[in-house]
Amino acid sequence: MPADADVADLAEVFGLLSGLGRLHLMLALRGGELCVSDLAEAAGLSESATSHALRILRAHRVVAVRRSGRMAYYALADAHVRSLLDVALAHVEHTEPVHSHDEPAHSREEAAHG
Amino acid sequence: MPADADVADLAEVFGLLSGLGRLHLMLALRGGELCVSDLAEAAGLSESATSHALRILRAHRVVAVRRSGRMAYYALADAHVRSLLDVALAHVEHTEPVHSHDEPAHSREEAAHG
DNA sequence: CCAACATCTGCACAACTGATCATGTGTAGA
DNA sequence: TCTACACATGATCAGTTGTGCAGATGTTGG
Repeated sequence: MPADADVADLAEVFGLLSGLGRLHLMLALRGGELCVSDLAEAAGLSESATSHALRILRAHRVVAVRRSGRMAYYALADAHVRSLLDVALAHVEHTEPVHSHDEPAHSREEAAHG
Repeated sequence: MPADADVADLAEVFGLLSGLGRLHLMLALRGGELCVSDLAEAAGLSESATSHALRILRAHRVVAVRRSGRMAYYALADAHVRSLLDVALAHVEHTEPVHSHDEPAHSREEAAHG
């Protein structure tokens, strides 16, 4: 069992990636750096939402920003996050999705054992 | 850019792991299967909270349950989740944590350029 | 200086989340 | 059957989250 602080940190990273908007943003950044409006378009978000999301991601240092004039180019900050995304993504692509977020009724196959 | 459904699925998996309680539960399960009350103790949760959390985890098939009498033994369902946990955990342990979830004031060093 | 542009920020609100309390379901033992 | 036990579930309520709107900041060009 890892240190408690690490667990908390880990939970926060997962939390960042659990937002559909933020996740889309991060995924888009796998291809290289992008400016805010391109990011917004790629993620299907408004520029406002994008900027808000980027603020969070920035605060947690999972993205890095490069300024050039009035543009802001964002990129994945860590190889960490990238591999995390890649590993996770590889898995969901090989996994039968569970779009029913609830169990049918019983998971007891024995229900009809007779 | 992966399929939209995969992204949504991915976000949900991350969401599962973003709860401190659920994450503790999952982490505890890395060592092997445990019953609900042991799990509750390991994660520092009430049994009710544990059961609720387990319900969610079960619904997403990230844990598997084995019944024996009135006991329920839980274990990680997929090698997927295990490696995801391991990868992520390895990273946070090698990463300088960012416990200040907000930026100081400005990230613009030029602010005082004269 | 002034206008246009790209991005950032604060506020208010609806939607979601997680924990607790009380209760229900199923099993073990007398 | 009845009690004790281990776990599951539903309702509820407070705290958190994400989004749009409006306004602010800093940059480019004339």
